[in-house]
Amino acid sequence: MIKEIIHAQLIECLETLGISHEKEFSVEIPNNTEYGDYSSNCAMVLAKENKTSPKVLAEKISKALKKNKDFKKVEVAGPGFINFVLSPALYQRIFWDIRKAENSFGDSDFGAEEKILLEFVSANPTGPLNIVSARAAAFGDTLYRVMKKVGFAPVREFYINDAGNQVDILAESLELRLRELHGDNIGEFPYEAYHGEYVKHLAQKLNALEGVRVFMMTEKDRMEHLKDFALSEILEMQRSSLERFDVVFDGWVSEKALRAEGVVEEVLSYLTEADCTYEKDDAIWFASSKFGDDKDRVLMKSDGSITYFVPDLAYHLTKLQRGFTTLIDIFGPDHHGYVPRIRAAFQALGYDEKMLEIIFLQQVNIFEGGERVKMSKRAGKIVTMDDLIDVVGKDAARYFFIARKASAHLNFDLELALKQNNENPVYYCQYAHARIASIIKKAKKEKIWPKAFKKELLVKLNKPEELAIIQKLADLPELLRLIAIHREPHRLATYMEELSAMIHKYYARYQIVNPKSKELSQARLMLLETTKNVMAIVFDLMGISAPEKM
RNA sequence: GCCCCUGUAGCUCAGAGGAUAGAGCAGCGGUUUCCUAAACCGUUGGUCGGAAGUUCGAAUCUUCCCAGGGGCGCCA
Repeated sequence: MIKEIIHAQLIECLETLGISHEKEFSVEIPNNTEYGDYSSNCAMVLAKENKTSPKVLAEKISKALKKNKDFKKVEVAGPGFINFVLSPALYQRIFWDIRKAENSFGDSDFGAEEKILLEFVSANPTGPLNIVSARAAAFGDTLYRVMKKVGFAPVREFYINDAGNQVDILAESLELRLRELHGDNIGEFPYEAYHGEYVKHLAQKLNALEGVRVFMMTEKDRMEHLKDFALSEILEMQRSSLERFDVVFDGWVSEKALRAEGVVEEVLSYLTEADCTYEKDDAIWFASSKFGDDKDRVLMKSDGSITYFVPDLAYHLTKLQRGFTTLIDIFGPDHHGYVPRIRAAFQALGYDEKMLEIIFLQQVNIFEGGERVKMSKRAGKIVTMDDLIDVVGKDAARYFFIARKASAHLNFDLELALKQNNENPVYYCQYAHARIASIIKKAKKEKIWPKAFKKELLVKLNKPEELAIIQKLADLPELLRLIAIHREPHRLATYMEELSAMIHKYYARYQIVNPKSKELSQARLMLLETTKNVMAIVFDLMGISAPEKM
């Protein structure tokens, strides 16, 4: 919000001086405080089009701006930067606005209610959610929350692959475990089957419910029955893991249901009409290589069944039909080879492929005692999302996943996470919040907490640390917009760490609650109360709790 | 072989064209009659993987090379 103010002032100044400003210039917070609170490169950017040197132009602009009372100092430096030091009065005014906004601080109509579909997690319903899904859940949900805050109309969906042959294998695995319970010798458990303990638990549960009745059905009915049972149990398991993570989906879309609606045939006929399918080796192929894919892809296998691709494409088309103008898929790294074919299909069917955006979350490696744990769902060797929450807790887990940008590989040492829980940055940030809560409690006890804070107290907020905190707070609305546009929730974590550091330093340096100078105390309390509120807003976006006490 | 991601301090990572590259942790030395020491202060530590190019200016953009991880099924 401050950058916009300065930018607007600069434009006004350029207009009055009759300086041309075709090219875009920026207003930034310099990384070195010696260069002021804010800095603009406008003179360097505009020098060429005004046929003058950056320095001369900068001098001209800064001279005109010096009259402005919002700026305590305007200076030309280096190759032609214009550096600004803002007046405390401007900071105080801005602070009052932030304060008045309360929980709506950072809200905007920037997104213009654009309908955005966020698809994430979409794990196979064949086992508990793993750590990659946990990362996707944290990332997708936080992105959703930020988008919503800045005025988009996002929707969260989970696509359930409940119709493929993985599910058949799951049912077969369950049957084997059931027979085992009944004392059958099943021999060696097949390599392809699901080895996880959860399959045994499912077998026990089903056995307790239905006993031998399961085996009185025909083979075909039994497999359907086992499939339905396993699916609903596992989906429930996944849903409850996500709930523990505070991730709720607006929609769960079933592949099976889509197929039943006949969308598969529809998609096949669309592609055929677009003249980009052909038959070879008894299979039907999509000529995706015509649209930039490495090779053509099978749509219908020689046994008459269809591949994963067809219903998935159909699902994407339903998103468009439902009026979403941006489709964001958040995928694991193993899906990147899949992208060209779905983009190819968009092209083939005449849709704008720019509407489809795919974010890849890179893999999560689990280390235990310095050694990497190889994970495989089929072999039953996985570290689940629930394990992670059990060990490090929801807050730390979510923070850890959000704090890294999507494209970064993530190494997670379980032992270290356990050992270091006091040193984890999430505690640093939460502690800053708890400390403010503690100060407020003390102020109330000392009876210096007023019924309402008076605006006149603002002038007492003039210490460099205080103005810097206000500047940080004022940064948030722009940051949220950037996070939404660039899909970068990790910047929330950086922001939190910076703000928390400022609070800890401020806390250590100044006495806040001092009955001897009540007004000064109240001014500082006012600053801290608002900061606490802003921290709570950001914690909420991250899905992390804002503790009053630690 | 082709494709994707990564390479910044001892470790984990920020830094999306700006000035002297930052944080946390680890290391070293300090701080508590006072609002929580899960903190603060000071300090050590960097050829931003390498090379060339683009420009007033590059960790950031382009190309090539090197190294690590992952993906390349009529699986999903």
